Amino acid sequence: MQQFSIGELSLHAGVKVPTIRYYEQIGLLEAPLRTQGNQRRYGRAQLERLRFIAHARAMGFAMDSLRSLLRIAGHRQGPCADVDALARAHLAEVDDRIASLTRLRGELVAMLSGGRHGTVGECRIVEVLSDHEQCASAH
Amino acid sequence: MQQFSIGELSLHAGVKVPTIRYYEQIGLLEAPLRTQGNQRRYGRAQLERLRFIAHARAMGFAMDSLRSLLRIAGHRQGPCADVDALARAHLAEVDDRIASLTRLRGELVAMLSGGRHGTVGECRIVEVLSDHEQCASAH
DNA sequence: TTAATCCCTCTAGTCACTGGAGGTTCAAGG
DNA sequence: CCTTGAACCTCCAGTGACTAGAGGGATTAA
Repeated sequence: MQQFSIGELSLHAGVKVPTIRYYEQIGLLEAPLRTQGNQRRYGRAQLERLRFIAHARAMGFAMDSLRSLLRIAGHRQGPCADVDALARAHLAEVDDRIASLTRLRGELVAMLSGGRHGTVGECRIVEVLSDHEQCASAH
Repeated sequence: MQQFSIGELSLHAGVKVPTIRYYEQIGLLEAPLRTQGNQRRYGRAQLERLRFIAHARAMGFAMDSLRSLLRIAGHRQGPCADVDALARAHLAEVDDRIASLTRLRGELVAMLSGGRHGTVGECRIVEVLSDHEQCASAH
């Protein structure tokens, strides 16, 4: 069973060492085993969890969403009603994000293909991102 | 030509009043006109810009990405090479996000439909979000 | 014109990190 | 074994992006 020092974990997960300690401090990551000399040693599972956190954060999920996603992910054994509701809420959030991003994507593509040389149509990136009506969830 | 007080702007854009002042302070929003009594008055264009900012932030774009998106959006008159490159970079970022979110969506759907009562398959939400290989851009 | 509401600036607090000081532990080479 | 340099430890202070509050002035509806 593989063991990682905090530096190795940092490398493998792409998360800075102080950030790992911070996550431990706020309870996002469980406190790992320690060596005789008080240094942290992590296993595979904790690496996965940290990657999960890093990736979710990079995608813009709030810390709260993250905690509940982790809760969902923890319930691999058949969701209770509680977890089910969480999953539903996240599905809605995810759908909104995908819709927004897809529209933005369309605009970027149009910009790149359409307006390349001199003459241009309207760039609607601003409208795409500023039109709040098209955004199902409040924020 | 319509004028908004900072409070009205806040309502229409869904951004808190102190946040608007903060955005002005850091130069994301240009300083608006003032009344005789020194109160801020905004126009349509600034409302659009603020909505843009709010929406982009809600979707998890970093402040830096945001500034450059604004730069792109500003160049509605035929992109120079510079802006073109920015747009390309954002397209890549947007594509990555869409891909990640789509996979996460699939997992959430599978959880909700598949594992509802008792017997369950594996929940792979963690794997979906923790698999860094499938993420084209570094973060 | 006066009262309620909104706005002003300034300062301080929060959250999620990020970095540094000062000291300890680990592991590879001699 | 023993050393030595990189990596680790704790603690504390700083940053970015807000957020809230105090103390006081402006606007507007009655």
